[in-house]
Amino acid sequence: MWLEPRLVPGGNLASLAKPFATRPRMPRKPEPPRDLREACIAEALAVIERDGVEALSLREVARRLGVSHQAPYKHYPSRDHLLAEVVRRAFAAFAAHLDARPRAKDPFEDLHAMGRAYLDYALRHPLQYRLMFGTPLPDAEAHPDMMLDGRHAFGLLKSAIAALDEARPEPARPADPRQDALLVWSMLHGLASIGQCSALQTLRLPRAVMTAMHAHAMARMEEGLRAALPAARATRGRRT
Amino acid sequence: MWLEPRLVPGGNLASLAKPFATRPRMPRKPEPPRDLREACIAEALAVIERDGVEALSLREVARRLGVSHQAPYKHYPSRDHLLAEVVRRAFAAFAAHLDARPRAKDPFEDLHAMGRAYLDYALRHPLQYRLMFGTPLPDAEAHPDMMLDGRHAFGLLKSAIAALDEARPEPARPADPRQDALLVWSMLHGLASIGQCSALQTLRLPRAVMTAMHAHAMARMEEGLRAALPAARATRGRRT
DNA sequence: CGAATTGTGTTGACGCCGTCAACTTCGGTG
DNA sequence: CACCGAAGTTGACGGCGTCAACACAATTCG
Repeated sequence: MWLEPRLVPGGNLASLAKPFATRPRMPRKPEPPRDLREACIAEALAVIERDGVEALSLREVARRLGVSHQAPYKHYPSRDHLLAEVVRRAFAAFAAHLDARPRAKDPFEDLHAMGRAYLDYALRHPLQYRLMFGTPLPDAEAHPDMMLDGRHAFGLLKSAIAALDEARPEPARPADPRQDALLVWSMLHGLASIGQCSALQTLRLPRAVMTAMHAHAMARMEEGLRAALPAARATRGRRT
Repeated sequence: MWLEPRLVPGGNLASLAKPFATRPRMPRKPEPPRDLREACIAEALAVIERDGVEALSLREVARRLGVSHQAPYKHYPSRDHLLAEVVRRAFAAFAAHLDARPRAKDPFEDLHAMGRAYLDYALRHPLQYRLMFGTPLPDAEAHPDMMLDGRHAFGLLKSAIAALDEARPEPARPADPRQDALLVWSMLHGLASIGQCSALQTLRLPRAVMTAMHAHAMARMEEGLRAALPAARATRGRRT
């Protein structure tokens, strides 16, 4: 079960696995070595797309690739390491998609662009999105690289919120941008999930409600962000 | 694979399972008949709590209960049927929790109570919440009973939103309550997920941001719901 | 040049799992 | 009493992750 990640001989940690061995003479193998490695990822995505994450198995990947059931094991110490790499790339693509959104000078407009980019990615890559946010991921502690670009994506959102706060005329209430960023992300994630989450798919809402949802939600959220926030009303009725 | 849910012999529906058979002479076995059946559910929860959903197996449940590996199979046709029953009960408890919230006359206050009840359940029963919304569920089509109380829960939220719309002074914009209900649910789900989702746990935000998040989000959302919604601004900048 | 090493892939085995099939046990019914 | 059906048992099958040992290339070094 690989409970001691320090000893993992594989993947991106290969250089760390043997800090004492023959390091400086890394052999020049530009593509051959990552051939099967790349093919595994493509096939893993195909398997996940066809049968879901839980159906992903190294044996199935190996079978599709026509190699022995242990060949992928030479590149990924375990099934979770392969999955973690797939997830890592999904986060990277997601962050890149957010980063490539059409920039706008108006901070509110930019936030809208961010929201559209977010939901656009979720809509166009439901497999990857569900992989990132909708399925139990390999332990993040054991796969630290997996979430690097995830944090970057959140950083983009946080920056957009911060720019919005900065441009606001009255800086009376500083309002930690991370808080609003979390809020916006929560809403966006909820919106994106609703279209996919098996729990909510059964609500059988009319199509029109779903299609108008994104614009409606962004508008509501903008109202919430624009509004001044009387502290008295904000905490009214709290219990604990 | 039990594609005909009509035949599911399950749980509290046992009395419905045999509408034509020897009903009046139900043998007096108050506990023995549902003994193993109930015990399976308890053990399934224990397994899930200890090792996660993916670790749930009928064999493990049977082993813990000291019966043969096929004994649970007599009560649940497959692992998914057992899991679906666990999920069904989680939704039932969730809906009951929302329904038992302290009622308030002011619709906004009631919506706040709903939000608190929602997040309170997610906080106090993270296992069940993650089970309902955070993990791939058994196919809802194959297990129609699973989501009944889930729909009921959404109905409660929708009613709260509808009451809010009704009490609003200016009924200029009807605003399908289902849309706002979805929006509020999205945000609540996002908030609840953030504390659990493995993807977001790695953001390492300070504790204060998380604790103040709920009140902050509800206040922002209330602002958004209170605000009039100029259609021009709502759709400004849309692309498609 | 030959030996050692490392990377890559193969085969075989183990125990886990879900599932199907056949068997036993036993309480209740006709 | 013979019968039946529900509950539980045992045994087997294939698939899976994983460990261990082996085969074979290329590379590096003495």
